[in-house]
Amino acid sequence: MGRAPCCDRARGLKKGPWTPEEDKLLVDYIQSNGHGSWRLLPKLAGLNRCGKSCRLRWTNYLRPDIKRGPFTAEEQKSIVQLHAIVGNKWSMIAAQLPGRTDNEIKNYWNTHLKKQLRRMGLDEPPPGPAAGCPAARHMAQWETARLEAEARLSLLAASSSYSGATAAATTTSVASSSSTAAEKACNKPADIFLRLWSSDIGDSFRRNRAAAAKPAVPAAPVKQEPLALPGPGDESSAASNETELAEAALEEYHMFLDFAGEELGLFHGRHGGFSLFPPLEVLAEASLDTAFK
DNA sequence: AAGGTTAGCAACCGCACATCT
DNA sequence: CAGATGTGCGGTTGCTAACCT
Repeated sequence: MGRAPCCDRARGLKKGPWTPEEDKLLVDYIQSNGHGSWRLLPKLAGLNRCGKSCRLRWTNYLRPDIKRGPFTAEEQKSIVQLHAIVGNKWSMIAAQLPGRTDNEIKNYWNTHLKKQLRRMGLDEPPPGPAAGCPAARHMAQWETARLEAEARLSLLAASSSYSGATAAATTTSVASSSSTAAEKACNKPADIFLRLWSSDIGDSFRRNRAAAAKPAVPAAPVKQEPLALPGPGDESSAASNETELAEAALEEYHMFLDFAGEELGLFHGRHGGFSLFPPLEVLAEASLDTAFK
């Protein structure tokens, strides 16, 4: 279906850098009227720009909640970690970094972090046969698997401490419907995983995993069944399911730890202090105690 | 001092998806 | 249901300042 380009050159709309006067017009208009339809906004605000340009200027530069200044070490770490999980989903990454825009993060990645990682031998291999180092992807896979494991523990902890829990019945609805339990779990050491699991990052991971499960390739070394917590209509079987689930999860988690121990040990050694996640020993102690009393 | 190169970033472009009619 | 329209997103471009020769 064809459609006229938003920024039609023939209409003589202005392009390029914004002037302070244009900024003021845009800010004043949005602050008093909201942006409404971006297409109509330029005309209403007295700007000779296309709506798309206005939206971009507002969301990336003029929005009052935008955080300016250099990225902190914490933000850098988060970007690297999140990028390892979701890839170039800049908007998802930005959603985890309050005050930062996707464009800003994208630029920062392309101009700073990419180079840093390349220097560390952690970036995607350069074009060419058998070139480069697989460590980064390998690490991302394991960090991702670990993220899921911790999220499962957090969810189990939350559901078992929430009497009459009405947690989600499927993995895809965990995020929205287990918020009460999630809130209760937020004082627990592993709550960061629950928050991540409940965010777009978790969604993205679940989708990727579902996609990866489709090919006829044999299953991954560590079996990762979808997490199925009891739903609202399953109360009769909820108790037994919960026990089975806890046992299965514990067993699986031990398998995971056994299998992953060496790999993760290598990663931690290689990238010393690089991980967003607490060390496994700490998690195993804190989360297992809470979840499987 | 001048010209060339590089780095950083704002802005644009085009595609994909969501929503509306 | 199909087409039109609006919006968001990721990739890319182009400008500018800093740095180098």
